[in-house]
Amino acid sequence: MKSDIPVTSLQRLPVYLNYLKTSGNGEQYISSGAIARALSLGEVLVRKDLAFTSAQGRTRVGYVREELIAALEEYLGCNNRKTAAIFGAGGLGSALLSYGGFGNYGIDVVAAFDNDSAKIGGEIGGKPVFDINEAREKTRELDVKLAVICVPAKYAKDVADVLVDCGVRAILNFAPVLLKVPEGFVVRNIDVAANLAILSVTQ
Amino acid sequence: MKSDIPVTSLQRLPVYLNYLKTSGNGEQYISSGAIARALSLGEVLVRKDLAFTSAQGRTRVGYVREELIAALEEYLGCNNRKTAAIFGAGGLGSALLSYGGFGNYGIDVVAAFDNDSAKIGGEIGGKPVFDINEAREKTRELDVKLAVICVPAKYAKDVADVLVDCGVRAILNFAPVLLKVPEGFVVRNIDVAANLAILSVTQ
DNA sequence: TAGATTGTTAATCGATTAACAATC
DNA sequence: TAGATTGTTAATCGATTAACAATC
Repeated sequence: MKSDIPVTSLQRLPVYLNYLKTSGNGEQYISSGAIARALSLGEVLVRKDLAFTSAQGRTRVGYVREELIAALEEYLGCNNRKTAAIFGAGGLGSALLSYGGFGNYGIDVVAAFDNDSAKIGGEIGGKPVFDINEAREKTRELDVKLAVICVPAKYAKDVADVLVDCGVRAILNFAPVLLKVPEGFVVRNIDVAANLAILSVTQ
Repeated sequence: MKSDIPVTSLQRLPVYLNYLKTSGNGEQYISSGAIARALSLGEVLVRKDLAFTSAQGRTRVGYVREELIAALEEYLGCNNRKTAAIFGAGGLGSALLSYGGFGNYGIDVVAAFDNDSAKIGGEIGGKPVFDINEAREKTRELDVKLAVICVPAKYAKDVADVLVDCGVRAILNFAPVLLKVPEGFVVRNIDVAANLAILSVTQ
């Protein structure tokens, strides 16, 4: 079911959700056309995307805003809580430990892992920093389902191996390195510098 | 010329570059097939992508590694220095101010802007933090061509307006907000929480 | 020469857009 | 009813893959 959705569509769902949550002023309904105009997309595309969720539009009026928000949240799993951990408690890792935005998607960032003894045992953003060598034990204990890799490039592969060993199957990787993981594991890469470079080529 | 490249291809170029720079062990040549296998891509796709750069393969042997790296760097503009500024000197902004990876793409992060008087006038990662109200003057002075928005969602629109006013035409936006900018401006969005949510839906 | 590789042209596949029937 | 909107089916567009000639 959820595997049938194109990645491109899936990537737009959070955009719709953000838009719906930050607009509307008490309007009860919203049409695909209105969403499309606001986000500069085609309106058929919007309807097709929304059709992957349980949302049902009403002819003549559009979608009930609240229902649509609920359908998107349900589809994106915002209601079933999931636990995430940050690997690498440097600048980026620390920032993510203090970032409040994950909660909207039902994600609880519960801990960080690092190899720096100055950081291990401490807290950042109110979250404990554990020794990376304890990853196996702690991720199991905390039921960590998602990992964010924020270590320098040269350590990223090792961390990925640890994650595979821990059975943490979903990995968001900020290191500019291609990670090889077994079947059943998923990696998404965010290379901030490359994104900025692409931008400067485009412009 | 550069506008002819599909975004999908453009996005893969930094991946090729990273791979080439971190592999090879003194090998002089590399074939599209070898790159394709390493990155799990089709080999024709790799050749097509590389053809957008000035790289020229040699039949029987592949590409000269050094030439290919140079062609990618040239295409991605790694050799002409560009100046970037960070807007929002919070956790994420501070992390980016200290991050060394931009240099690979010819990007110099030279300053941050914020509205917090406790931060203004100080330095983070050796880079000065200026008052956002001085953005117009300072971006001109420093010849800032790229901006990274790291402020909380509610301020992102205002910052984008400032950037438009400053004529900073390329914007990387970490706030989960859709920014409207005039023709000729480019925005790329990175919503970290949404990326993590997508990952958890996929898996 | 035979074989490996590039680069290009044609075919396929998937995503987006257009057309349109259904509905309230 | 007329008009606005959804949801679906068909057409288009663009990106990826397959086929293959050229080459060293």
